Amino acid sequence: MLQVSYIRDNREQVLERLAVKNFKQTQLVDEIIGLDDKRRQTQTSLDNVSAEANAAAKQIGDLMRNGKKDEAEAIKSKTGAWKEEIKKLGEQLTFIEEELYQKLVLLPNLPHSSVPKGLTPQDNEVVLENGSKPELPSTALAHWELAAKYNLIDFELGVKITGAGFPVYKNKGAKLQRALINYFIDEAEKAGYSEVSVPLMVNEASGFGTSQLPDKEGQMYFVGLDNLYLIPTAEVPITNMFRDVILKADELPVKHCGHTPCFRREAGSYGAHVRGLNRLHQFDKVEIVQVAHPDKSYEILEQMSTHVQGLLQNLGLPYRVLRLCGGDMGFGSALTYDMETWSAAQQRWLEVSSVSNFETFQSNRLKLRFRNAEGKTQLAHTLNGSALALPRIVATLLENNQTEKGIKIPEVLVPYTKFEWID
RNA sequence: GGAGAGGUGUCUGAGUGGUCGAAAGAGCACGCCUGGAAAGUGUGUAUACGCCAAAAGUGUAUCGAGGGUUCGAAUCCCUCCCUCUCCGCCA
Repeated sequence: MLQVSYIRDNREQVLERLAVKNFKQTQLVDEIIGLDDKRRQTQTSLDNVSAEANAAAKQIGDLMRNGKKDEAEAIKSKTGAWKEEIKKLGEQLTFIEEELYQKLVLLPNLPHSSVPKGLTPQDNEVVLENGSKPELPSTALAHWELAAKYNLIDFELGVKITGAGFPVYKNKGAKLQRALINYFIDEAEKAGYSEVSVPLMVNEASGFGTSQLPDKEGQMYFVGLDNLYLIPTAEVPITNMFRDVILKADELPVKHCGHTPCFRREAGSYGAHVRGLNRLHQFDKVEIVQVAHPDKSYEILEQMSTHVQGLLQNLGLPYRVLRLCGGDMGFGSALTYDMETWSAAQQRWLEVSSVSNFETFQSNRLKLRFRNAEGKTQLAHTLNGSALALPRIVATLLENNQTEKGIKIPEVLVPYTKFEWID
């Protein structure tokens, strides 16, 4: 959520930035400024009447104590009008604030100046490409075929137990999952992220804090009996640890990592592109999260990107880094890098990580602040990234590393899997 | 799930209708003291919004949340949420 004061002071710039995100309802900006004017006027009136009423109440108290009952009664008779006025203005203020808020949450975050204009994934900017794409023989299999051949993943069994998009990992497939999770966590800890293990369900306030709500309500599983949402990413519980928190400046940056399953309804996704592990309703992911000083957040974003790239390099996966264009970015992000690995059997790029700087968009909702050099509270910046999401990594590993002998496990993983081949 | 107790500032904790944004203590910050530290001692120490060009200042709101009674609510009433204790159930 953008800060009204910022919108008010930077109207032109806000409009210009929203255009980069292809945001059409630009009239909202002026509506918000207008409502904020009304809000301030109303509050000033309300404050003034309240001040009068408070003063009178104090006076009545004094008079009563001194036995001047008649004078007290005289003042009392005047309070009725104030009370009415206070009630009326209070209701007005609440109404205006609600209206303002309803419009404010419709505005996406402003994209960073480096964000390319564009509408679709085709307009994303390829920042770099790294690693060589393996040349596979024409007999090469897609990961869902390999998963069946080596008895690693049972998609049908998942359908029986739960439904499509909830696979059962078996044998070395299950062990590979655990190996990747442990490897990713260990690497994150080496990079200074302290591990947390967090709830997989969150309340409404948390969903709102990281801006899944109200924006993406339909994308989350909802446990109606208890009013809880299954997390779509560990970003939600981890970032919400800092809701309503005021940090000391020297506590920044705060760095956390955590592994969780992630649950996504993925309503409206069908077809060949969702086959196998390409798109699931439940998957595992290691997330890295930072709360940063605003002056440092872009430097930190690069560090996070470098960290994710290091993982991909160590796993020997060809990858590229995209700077998402305005139209493809998330609602709350100011700048997002997507990392994609090259799936050699499918001959396409698969998104395995998304690293974003939210600037103050989340912290404004979370009321996540720090005390700056002047001793004043200031909104912190929040960042997060996948490091990494498992299924597409598994898909790429299986496909790219297939040989006649079997599937070769990358060296860095062997201490975790305790086997070198899937055969 | 049943019964009971309770939610006050960074923390502990006082406050049952006005002098309460809130005692006291702890913590923290700065100063004095000290060779240095501890002890001692002094001062300060919530957040948000508004007014003001801004600082200073000042107004308003906030004692779990929302509503009500009252000239006046942390304090009384109602609803909701949460926590704790006991019983039941249970990985």
